[in-house]
Amino acid sequence: MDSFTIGKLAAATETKAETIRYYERIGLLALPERTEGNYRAYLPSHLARLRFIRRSRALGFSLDRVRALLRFSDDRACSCDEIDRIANQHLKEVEDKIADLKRLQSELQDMIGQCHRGTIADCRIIVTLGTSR
Amino acid sequence: MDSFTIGKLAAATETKAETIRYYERIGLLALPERTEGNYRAYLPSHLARLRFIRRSRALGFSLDRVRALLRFSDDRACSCDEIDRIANQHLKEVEDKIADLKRLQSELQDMIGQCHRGTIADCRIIVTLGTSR
DNA sequence: CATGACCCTCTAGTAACTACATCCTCTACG
DNA sequence: CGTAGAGGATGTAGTTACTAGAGGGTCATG
Repeated sequence: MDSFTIGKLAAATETKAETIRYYERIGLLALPERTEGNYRAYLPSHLARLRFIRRSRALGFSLDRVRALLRFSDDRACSCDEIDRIANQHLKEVEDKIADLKRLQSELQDMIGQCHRGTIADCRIIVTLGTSR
Repeated sequence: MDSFTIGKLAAATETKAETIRYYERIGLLALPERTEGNYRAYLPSHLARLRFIRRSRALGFSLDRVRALLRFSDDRACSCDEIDRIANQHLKEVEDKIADLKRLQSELQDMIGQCHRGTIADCRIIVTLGTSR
């Protein structure tokens, strides 16, 4: 057998065993065969699949998106437009998030810059937070 | 009475009534008096508190942090060092997150840039996602 | 044969809400 | 005055992507 336990798969992909079982439960990772002792017996195909999932997650794709990517990636003759679309949409969301956070950053910097380390009574941070908009 | 219903408070702060009840449940917003008909009767002090909470949330502070900010902000004689510390820590986290997302952004751009709109079989995005690291 | 490392299942917890379902209260109109 | 509809009350469950723990079974090693 070239099959391996969940612990080996976990180590090979830097994923916790519980997470792997979770992926299986939600139908993201195929059910592996079981040994006589009821241990999951994974094959190289599972490893490849899990790598794909983890790499996608590391790039910030949601599990739903990963599911879509996997669905398309299995259809090897089909054009990769859809894959490209999903990736670009994700990229756009990442860029929007960056813009959001930058706005936040400058608001925080402004707020903090006004604090002169006095007492709470005249702390500009508190005042700013209490002000609407 | 200058008290108002949850609906008015919700409208004044652009918060859903359910969210306000949630804040009450977790002890972030003081329990208001009740009318004869068991409706919550809010006072201006509740409005000020909720504004503070919402503004802090809009700036990305976690509810736990908001709780801490509120605790310090009530102690008006105390120095605002702690407030400053919390705000700076949050700012740092925001900046770290921005850096993370920028790394993600460029990885996604690289990946997408390699796609030449062929079939899945030779789609670079799929290949990249399947590669560890 | 016993110990410890590993595996199994199932349940519940995390953050910060949001959405129901079901019931109650209040206001306004005819 | 009766009723319709808006709005409020409570309680439970769902969301995302795991993670932790309880209570047990299996396997390899000395």
